[in-house]
Amino acid sequence: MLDLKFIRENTQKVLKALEDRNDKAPIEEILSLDAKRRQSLSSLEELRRERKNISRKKDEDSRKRGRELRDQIKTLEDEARKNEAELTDLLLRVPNIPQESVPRGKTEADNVTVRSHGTPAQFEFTPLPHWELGQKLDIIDIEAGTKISGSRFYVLKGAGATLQRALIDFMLDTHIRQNGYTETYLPIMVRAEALVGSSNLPKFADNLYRDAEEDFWFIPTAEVALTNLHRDEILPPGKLPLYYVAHTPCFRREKMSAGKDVRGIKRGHQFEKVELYKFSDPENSNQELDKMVGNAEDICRKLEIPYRVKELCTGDLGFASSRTYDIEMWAPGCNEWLEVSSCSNCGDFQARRANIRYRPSQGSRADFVHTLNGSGLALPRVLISVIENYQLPDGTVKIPEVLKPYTGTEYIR
RNA sequence: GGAGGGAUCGCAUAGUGGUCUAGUGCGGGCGCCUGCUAAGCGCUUACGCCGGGAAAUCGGCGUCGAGGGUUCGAAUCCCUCUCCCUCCGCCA
Repeated sequence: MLDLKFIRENTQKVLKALEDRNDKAPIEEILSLDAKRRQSLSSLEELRRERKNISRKKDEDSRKRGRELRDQIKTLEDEARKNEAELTDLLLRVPNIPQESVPRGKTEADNVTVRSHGTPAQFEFTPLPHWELGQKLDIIDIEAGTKISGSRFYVLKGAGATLQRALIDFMLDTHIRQNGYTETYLPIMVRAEALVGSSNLPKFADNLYRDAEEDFWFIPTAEVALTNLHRDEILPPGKLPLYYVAHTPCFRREKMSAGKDVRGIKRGHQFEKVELYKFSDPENSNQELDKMVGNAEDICRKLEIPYRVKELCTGDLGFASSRTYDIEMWAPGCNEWLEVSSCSNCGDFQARRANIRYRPSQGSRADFVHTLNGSGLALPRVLISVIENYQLPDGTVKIPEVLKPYTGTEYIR
């Protein structure tokens, strides 16, 4: 959420940001509601002040005036409440402002590749896509998933399931032991409130699953739960930065991407992800973002799979982000770069929604923290990339060196 | 699922319709005193919004778990919700 005062005082900047993002938001309406709100607030305060003074007196005239005041105040309060609710709702639908340095652009075609590592291997045979490999090796069963739950579900069996578990453990261990993140186990069903904090609600409700009876929502990413870990807190001096990592299932309705990526298991309604999350002070958040991208890249390097890092242009930036880097891993079977991580600096956008602040020094004024999130990395796409890159001419798959301690085997055959 | 109890300032507690402009203790901060430490003494102690000011800051309003209601007036009475605790039932 943007600061209302900021919108008021920097209207042109906000409008330009929206244009750069190729997005819309009712800024005019917000400003007029805000003006109305402030006006009624000052008359309301005046009336309340009079009531306060009068309430000590017990004569009949004061009682009479008191009754008048009560009715006026009530009317104004009702009106103010309505305005406030409407204003908040509109405000929650305004996206974050991209940082100055973010490349301007309309679509993902305008994203900028900032670096790449490794080159796609030349195969002496035609590498198979994962859905064929998976079926031959009996480790990915898409039909079974469909039978159980419908389209966009799949079953991992035997070495496939083991490989996914090995990847998760390997990634967690790397981030915990080498990169300094604190491991967390999180609720994956959350309240609507938590999703407002992370910016998924109110705007993106149609991407989420929920249990209507209990009003629990299923998280689309661990970012939701992690954002709310310090909600409504003021972190004492010296606490920042905080690094957290979590492995959770993620649930997405994928309504908006119907018909996209229908082959294979690249895009499902349920998938596993290892998520990195940071709370930082505003001065260091961009540096922390660079480090986080580096931490995600560590995984690609250790798996010895070619990847590239892209900076997203303004038009492709997520709603809450001020700056984002995507990491794409090569998948020779489907012959494409798979997005396995998206690392974002959300600035104070989520912190304002979730009311997360820190005190820079003893006795100083509390200020909003910056929040950062990034996949480190997302399954099953890493699994796809592993089996497609490590496939051999005879259709077997070699296990990457770093995963051997986790799988206990060297080949999938 | 049932029955009961609770939520007040960083922590602990007082507060059953106006004197609450929320008291007290502890902790924290500043100062004084003091060979050092401890003790003692004095002052201080949250957050948000609106308005004034270049600013330090000043004025107002709101906030006693949250939201409604009753009343001239609510921490206090009523309703709804959330969370915590105790007991019973069920359960991995």
